[in-house]
This record gives sequence, structure tokens and C-alpha cells, in this order.
Amino acid sequence: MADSKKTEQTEENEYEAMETRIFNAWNDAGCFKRTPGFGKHKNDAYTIVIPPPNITGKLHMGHALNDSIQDACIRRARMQGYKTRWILGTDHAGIATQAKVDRALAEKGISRLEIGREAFIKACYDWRAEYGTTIVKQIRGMGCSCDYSDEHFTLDPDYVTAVRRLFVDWYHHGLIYRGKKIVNWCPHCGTAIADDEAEYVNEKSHLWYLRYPLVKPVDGQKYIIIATTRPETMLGDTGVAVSPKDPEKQKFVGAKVKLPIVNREIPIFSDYYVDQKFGTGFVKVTPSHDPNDWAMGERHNLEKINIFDGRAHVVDGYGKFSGMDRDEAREAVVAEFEKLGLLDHIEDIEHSVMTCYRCHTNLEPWESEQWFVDVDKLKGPARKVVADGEIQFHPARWKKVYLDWLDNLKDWCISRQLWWGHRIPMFYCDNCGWEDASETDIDTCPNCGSKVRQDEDVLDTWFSSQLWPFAIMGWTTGGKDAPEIKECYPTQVLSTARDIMGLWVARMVMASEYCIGEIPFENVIIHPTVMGADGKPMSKSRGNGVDPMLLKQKYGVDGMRFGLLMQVTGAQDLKFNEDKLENSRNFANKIKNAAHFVLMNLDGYTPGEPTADTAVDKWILSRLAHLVKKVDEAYDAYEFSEVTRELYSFFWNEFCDWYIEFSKSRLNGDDAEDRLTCQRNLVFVLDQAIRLLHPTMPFITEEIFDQLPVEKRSKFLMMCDWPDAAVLQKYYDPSVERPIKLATDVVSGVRATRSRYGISPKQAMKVSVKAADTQDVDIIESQRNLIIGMANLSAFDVATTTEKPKECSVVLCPGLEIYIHLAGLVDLDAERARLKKNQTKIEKDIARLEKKFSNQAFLTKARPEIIQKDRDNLAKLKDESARISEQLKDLA
RNA sequence: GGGCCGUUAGCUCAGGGGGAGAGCGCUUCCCUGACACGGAAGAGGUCAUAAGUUCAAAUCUUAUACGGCCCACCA
Repeated sequence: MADSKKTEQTEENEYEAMETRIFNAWNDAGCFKRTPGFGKHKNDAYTIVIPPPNITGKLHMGHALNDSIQDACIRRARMQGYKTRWILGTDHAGIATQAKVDRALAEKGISRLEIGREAFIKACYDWRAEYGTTIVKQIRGMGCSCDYSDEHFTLDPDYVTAVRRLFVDWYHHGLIYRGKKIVNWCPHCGTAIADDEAEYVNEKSHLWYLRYPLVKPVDGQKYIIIATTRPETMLGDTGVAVSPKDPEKQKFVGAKVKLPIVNREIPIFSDYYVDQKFGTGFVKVTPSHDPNDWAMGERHNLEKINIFDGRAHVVDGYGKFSGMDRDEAREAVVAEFEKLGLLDHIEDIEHSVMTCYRCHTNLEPWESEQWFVDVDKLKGPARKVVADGEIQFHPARWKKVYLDWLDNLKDWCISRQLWWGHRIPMFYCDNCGWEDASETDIDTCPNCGSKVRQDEDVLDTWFSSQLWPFAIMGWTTGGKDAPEIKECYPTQVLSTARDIMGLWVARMVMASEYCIGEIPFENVIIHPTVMGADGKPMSKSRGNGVDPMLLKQKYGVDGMRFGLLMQVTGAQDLKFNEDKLENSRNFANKIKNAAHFVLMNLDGYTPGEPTADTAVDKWILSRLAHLVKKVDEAYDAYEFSEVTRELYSFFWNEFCDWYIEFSKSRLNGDDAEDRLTCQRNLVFVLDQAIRLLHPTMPFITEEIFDQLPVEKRSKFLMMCDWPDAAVLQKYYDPSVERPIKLATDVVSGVRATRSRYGISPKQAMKVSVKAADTQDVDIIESQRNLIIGMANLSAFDVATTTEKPKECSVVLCPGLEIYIHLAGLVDLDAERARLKKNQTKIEKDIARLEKKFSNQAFLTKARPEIIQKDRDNLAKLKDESARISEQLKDLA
């Protein structure tokens, strides 16, 4: 809670006006539609389909993160010259929306059952009109460059047709079948729930040991004892199982027990499912209310007795138990056993129970008639394209997770007993028994002419979501040859959260392989899940959630996006760190100010090529070339924290801290030619840097670009060229680092000394430098103006023969001794202490290296360049140590 | 039970065989003509533990502990 103040709403909003202005300008200029290509990627499409957010809600941190990732990818591709488009849409989210609308109606005292299906669906559409637009507005607010002119919805008419077409196709090809199976039933939502939609939670409960009387005693034993966590389901027991490996139990096989309360005679049989070590070794079998029991029932032809209705109340025919809900029935059954003297004992246990992922009601395994997809034929191709690497996961380890998911896949229950969604296109004739699936509605039976009825149920939302990548590209009208599909399928990137890897990602691949015969996307980014600052999932009940809209106000869109991307590492979770956003906001401000500095120093500027004549210019251009290469590599590997880190350290620690600082004396100097060179390089580097920054910080960079006097392909940075690493390669030269290193060493050395002795930066100082060789003398001499400016010196000389002055502080750097004249200011004790501390450290390093060299194996086995590096290092350290000893002697 | 991720500075996290890094926080100084959302200089770490591989391990291997996630699930 210490950090709660950070998310308080701020009154004024300094960012919104600028963001809205720029966003509208992009929008008005048509930048968000499919862009024409240019350059070497002129004819290549680059497409992303957004994972359609549910219409139930508003943007949460997961969306903010995912949308930042996608926009970074698509903006970079656009600048690289691809024909880009980011396709937008929302999902009707069957059960989730229905639950919300149900609750909203209930608050007004209205029940969905009273108003009927049609009115309820209308209420859902009203809901969508109100809330479905919110999230798109928020996506706009984040500056996402989606194609807002062509928004899709999973219940659009042509989308509905697409869903029906696939259902009909699969039905006719035997891939969809109807079956009575045990499903996970939510008594609260009144619908089946897919296995992977169920959530397991640990619950403290009991294991009840119940006595089941034998019809005839076995070896004098009158009853057996079973252990159960669900005593109420005994009403539906139709057998008792023992393990075939349990020698002591074999004598019971074939015997019968007389089930108390219901007085049903049920058989004892053996089945390999039973674990003889658990409980008593006797398992009560309730085929209708447990998936494993169901399977045993199938194997042993047991009767299936359903004791619950859809609300999980006991059905008629069970006397006083009828009408009770599960919990009441449990108590009553246990009480009855106790009364009959058949309750042996009770144990405490903790076990996991299935709950509904929407309403968290305990799910009831319940036998009912449902529709299923036979996944066996679908999973082969979906497996192959990932196994063969046609589809790449980022991070790569998700490949295995995907394959494991597919390998363990069981038939998929696709019918839901809901109203909101794609109604199952099955039509039945109650008169003659005709039935068929149809893409269009059918009124009369083609067989007997009677009126037909449509299936009441709707399809699992994921059934419609699996069509998303191609259903929104005109598949309904054009099939797999639809123009957009031909042009830009497969898409390049799908970015999503890890929890819907199987539910959605794998199913899209299956559907796409089936319908299009192609993969839907080439790259799948599985981004980390945003956890609260406490490391736990964000949730209302925990109160650890953060609203991205508030963050946007506080840090600006640029700050929020950059700060989120900084946290996108290869890990599976991300402990949300608001400091990173604050940091990024400050970075955005730094960029703004650096640009301001450059722009206000442009009087007399004429455009021209950057030139790498002086050491600093060579250095910054080399660093820029290196940056472009690193940023490209990071993007290509989808390593977003790497992208931001490279950009941040270049812009702040190299460009601002040193290049701009060095440029001040040049811009104020008398050398007009050097001044122009400096201006041109400042403009060039700034221009290239904001291009690289644009995908992560679209607004501030667009704002700066507008004012930059550079040649532009477009008025808008978002439509301009991405820096070309190959072109900049000519500037790359690591050897130019040494002059700058020498110069910055001198400057830093003087500053450190100032700081140590409390000498104001305003007080100019005298400095002499002794260099190891004439080459270094030349280098430093050539940087003298920069050094004098940055270190504020009144006198500066450098030579190989410089004598150490009487009263001075000495700073040692590789190849240099820097003498800072202190004329009586030095506290000799402090200086001695500092040198000694320094020497201790150096001696430690020397000892470490000498030990290394005394090791014969190192000399024979290590790579020569490593040995040479260490040898140089040792020599340097020894030299430094000797020089420190000299000084200590001088000071004694 | 199977699998995955993590354990590095006070905090949040990078790095990934050959001299421990960033941001925040902390200490000292500075509202210097781009920026105090800033600048300069500092302090701070046996890289979870143990064994192994190697000339060399924070980094690779294997175990262990702790934290977390996913899948399967014992009635």
C-alpha cells in the first residue's frame, strides 16, 4: 500500500491534448488503413490481427501491454516499407457477456427467463452498444495504429455465416457429433463448460467413510466401507469398484451391495482405475456424476442414473431428498447414514474442486447431451506446422507447451446452454425425425414438410474465435481466394497472453489449416502476464489492480507504453513496476528537451550530410550505427525490454550526456564550419533516434519530427523510413571510442576531484596531463576545447614529459596521469586514504590474475586472445599500482 | 504426479563460460543558458544451496530449498 499514492488520479492532464491532436491528424490523413509499401519491402504485406477484446469490459493492463507490443511491431514494419495493416475487432464473449447482462437485468429486478430469448439478445446488443465501444476508444487513446475504418465483431452477419459454414462443413464431414457425455456443468450459469474453462481451487473438505451393506455376507463380513468426498452422489451409485491388483478384495468381486436409502442392489467389480492404497480400496461408482466413474460405467455396462437437475437439485423420486440442493443433500445423506449406523468415520482432507471460471460456482460433472468436435483429424496438421517450425513461438519454449496441449487434447464440447452467441445451426423435424445442419435458416422439413425447430443452444465462444484471422478477411464471401487472404495471409504476428495458448492459438491453427490450408500467422508472441506489485494476479478482490487509463494520464501514452515494454522480458510473469513508467515519462521529457536544445541551436543551419571528421562525430555516428543494428536484432527476436534498453542508454547516456554536452562549446565557438558540422550531426542523430523510438513512443517522436528540418517521405514520422543499418554501417568503427574515452576520463577525473574536495564547478581549475605516448597526447590535444568546456578549466596542458606538480590530486586512468592543481586545498590524509583504498583493489585484481597465470593449464588451454587480454590487463594493473606507490611516497 | 518459469545491489529487474549491470531508492554537491521529470560525484552484491563439467562457472549439468504458473487428478 506504500505505493498507492502513485496511482492517484491527477487533476490536470498535460499529455492528452497533444496526443489527441496527433492521433486525429494521423487518422484524418488515412495513416491507419492498409499502407502502401515502399523500398525493398514494397510488395510485402505485414498484417496483425488484434486478439479481439471482449465487449464486456474496458482495457486492462494485459491489453495495454499487448497493444503496446503489437503497435510497436506494426509501426516498425510500416516504417520499414511493408504494406501494413492492423485489423481491429471485438468479441461477443458469450458466457461472459451473458453473465454481465444477466446481472444488470437482475439489478432492475428483471429475469432473463421472463423476458425471453429475443428480448434478452436485444439487451445484449444494447450492452454492446454501450460498452463495446469503450474498449475501442481506449485502444485509440493508446495511439494504436489499427485500421479503425474496418472494425469487426464476432457476431457481424458475415462472421455468423462463417461460423455456420464451418459448423455445417464439420458436421457433414463427421467432425462434429452429438453425444451423451459427462460434461462440466455450471448450475449457476446453467450451461456446460469446457474442460479447459474449468478452474481448480483447493478446498478444505472431508472424506466420509460410509458402510455399504452386502446383500449376502462375504466370509462373514456384512458390509464394506467406501470413502467419498461426495456422499450425496451415492443416490446415483450403480456399482462399487476394487482394484484388480488388490488380493484381499478379489473375494468381493461379483458380490452385490444393497445401497442404503435407495435400496438399490449394485454389483462389486474390479477395474484398473482403482488405486488400492487410497481410502479403503472400495470405490463407489456414480457414472452420471463423475467422469472417471462414467468411464468405468462404460467399461462395465453400469446403469447411469442422473440424480441432479440443471440447478444441481436432487430430482424427483428420492423422497425427502428430492428438491434439495447439493449441499443440503450432502448433509441429509450423511445424517441418514449416521441414523442408520452406517457412518463409519469422517476424515479432514484438502482436495481440489472444479469451479466455473466465470462465476466460481462449483461445477457439477453432469451427464447431458452436447455437441462435440472430434479433434483427432484436426490436430495433425496443427501439430506439424509448429513441430516443423513454420510457426515460431517467442519465447521459443512455448512451442513445447503448444505441442503438449495438442497431444493431450480430447474431444471438444462446443455446445453451451446460453442465449448470447452463435446459435447452433442444427434443425430438427419432430414429425419425421429428419435433422441436418444448415448455413441458412430452415423453416419446413424437406422430408415431410412439417415445421422444423432450430437447436436452442449456442456455440462455445472459442468456436467462433478460431475463425478470427480469416473470417475478418473476407473468407465468407471469397473463401480462401478472397483478395485480402490471397494478399496478406498468413499474418506475421499474433501476440497474446499465455493462458489462451490452447483455447485460442491452437484452435486458430487447426481451423486455419482446415479452412485455408495455411498457417494463420508466422510468429506467436506469448507476452508475460501482468501481475500486481505484490506478484499476485491482479484482481478486484485483492485490490492490487491498476487502471491503464490512469497510468496514461499520469505518464502520458508514451511513458506508459515505453515503461510497459521495458518490462517485457522472456519470463512468464511480470511484477508490475510503476517506477518504470515514471522513468519512461522522464525519458520522454528528456527526449523533448534534447530536441528543444537542438532546434534552438539551428540558426544559420543549412541542410547537409552528416560528417564524421572529428573524434566526437565519428564516435556518435558509430554508436548510432551500432544502435540501429542492436535495435533491429532485438525487434527481430521480439525482445522488447532489450529494444527499450538500447534506445534508452544510447539516447540518454551517449547522445545527451556526452554528445550534446560536447556540442555546447562547438555551437558557441568561433569555428563556423565546425559549428555547421555539429548542427548537421545533431539533427541527423536526433532524426534517426526518434525514428527508432517512434514505435515505442509514437507521440513525442511525431511531435519532434514535425519540427525537424530534414527531408521527409511523408509529413508524418509514422509513414517515414526506418533507419537502415546497412547504410549506417559505414560509420561503424569501434576504434573511435578511445579518443572519447580519454576525453571523458579527464573530464570525469576532474569532476570527481571537485566533488571530493567540495570545489564548485564554477571555479575554473588548472590541469596537467601526462600521457603514455605521443599518440595519446595528440588525441587529447585534439579534444582540448571539449575538455576545457566540460571540465571548466583555466589552464590545460598535456605531454609525455609532464612533471607532477607540487600540490595536486592525481587521477590515474589507463595511459594517463591527470594532475589537478589544488594549491593548498588538499587534505593529504584524505588523498592518501583514497589512494590506498584504490591500491588495495588493484592488488586484489593483480593477485587474481597472477594466480591465473601460475596455472599451466590456463596457458595451454585458454584461447590465445583471452590470454593476451589478461596479460595486457595484468601489465596495466601493475603499472597503476607502481604509480600509486610513487604518489604515496610523494605524499608521505 | 508430469512440465515450465523464477531465485543477481534495499526494491523491480537485465545479463548469460574469461574483469558484477540498469532504473528506482540512499549519501554529498549543484535551480550551470535543453531538461530539477534535471546535472555531477559516490556508497551498496560469496549472482539461493550443494556437487559436477571446464584451464576458467553468476553463466553449462545434476540434485536440493524456496516462490510462482500450467497440465493431469485419488474416489
